[in-house]
Amino acid sequence: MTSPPPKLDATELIERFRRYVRDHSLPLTHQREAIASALFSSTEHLSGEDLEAVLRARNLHVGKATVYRTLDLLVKAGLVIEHDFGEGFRRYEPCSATSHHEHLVCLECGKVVEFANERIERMKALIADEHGFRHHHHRLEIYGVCRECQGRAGAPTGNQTATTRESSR
Amino acid sequence: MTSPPPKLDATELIERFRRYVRDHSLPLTHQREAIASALFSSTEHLSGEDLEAVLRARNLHVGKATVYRTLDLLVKAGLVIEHDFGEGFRRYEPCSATSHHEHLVCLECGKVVEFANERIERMKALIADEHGFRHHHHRLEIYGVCRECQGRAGAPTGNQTATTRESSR
DNA sequence: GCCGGGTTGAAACAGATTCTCAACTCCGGT
DNA sequence: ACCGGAGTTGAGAATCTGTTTCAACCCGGC
Repeated sequence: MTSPPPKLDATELIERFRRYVRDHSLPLTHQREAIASALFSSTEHLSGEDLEAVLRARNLHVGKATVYRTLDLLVKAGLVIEHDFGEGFRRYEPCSATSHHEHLVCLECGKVVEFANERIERMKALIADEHGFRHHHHRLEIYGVCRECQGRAGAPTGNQTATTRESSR
Repeated sequence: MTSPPPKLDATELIERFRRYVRDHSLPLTHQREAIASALFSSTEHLSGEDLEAVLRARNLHVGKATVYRTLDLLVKAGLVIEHDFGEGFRRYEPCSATSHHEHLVCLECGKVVEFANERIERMKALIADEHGFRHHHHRLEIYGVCRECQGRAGAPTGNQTATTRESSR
């Protein structure tokens, strides 16, 4: 019913990106390669700002405008999925090989766990139908507290997974 | 399987708000009453900006800071639900009498249709459990094109329901 | 190597929301 | 009704994510 979703590996994704860029006769710049490979080699759900930080840590200076432009390009190319967990900014995730999946988000530590569920998937199509909607996409997130955080009760630890920022919004 | 969700009426909600404010020994200001009643008497999913506009139309000058502060208060009081449909801003909805419901959002005209589904509800609790999460809340939105907009194909009409702004984000 | 269109980056801008802080209002006690 | 003080208000500044601008620059075909 619920299965662990394996990812395409980074090199495969980079390859596809190169192909996409070439096939659309767009220049393959250093910046684009750097951004794509940084994102592809991460297992987190990175925000634009996170990505900038990763690149900076690798001593690559890339303007944020370029980061966001490249993210849009990667989304358009279908190699990256854009998420909005209601934090006031968006996160990006390398496109996985598995079909659509949903997210469990821990309210304490920010951890994100992925899951897929056929039945819910089918139900959504059904419900859209019922109301005369042509289903385009959807969004399902479950917010709660993960096992680890339930352990160390209430104690608010700022132990964020992908971002340091307190998502207060 | 899917039922139309009736709302608590505005006067009932206002009453509860007065009680909440009193019970927390907070002052009941004109601004708070105005904001609450404006939101409660609306059937739309209003944004902060929408709400400001409604108040302005009633010749009530309320600063935006106060609007947002009061919205937070109403959310904390459990009388209003906050939504983020990924438009780059939040919308607020008077708390309905019915149990939790989800949203169908039209990508063309912005219309929002509510629906409830017991089965999905149960499934979510189950999935959270399965992954060791203590379920807190969740969020399910289905995006698509409503029947009316399917009629006038492709033609992008800026026919927004609650907001004029093109939600481009 | 040259050329030209697409790309880049710094900085300005945009839109939603929050913060600052002095002036003001509510409300319980008198 | 009047006082006092805690809490609230509002104008504007600040913040935060993301986009736009535009001159300088790079990629890739010739």
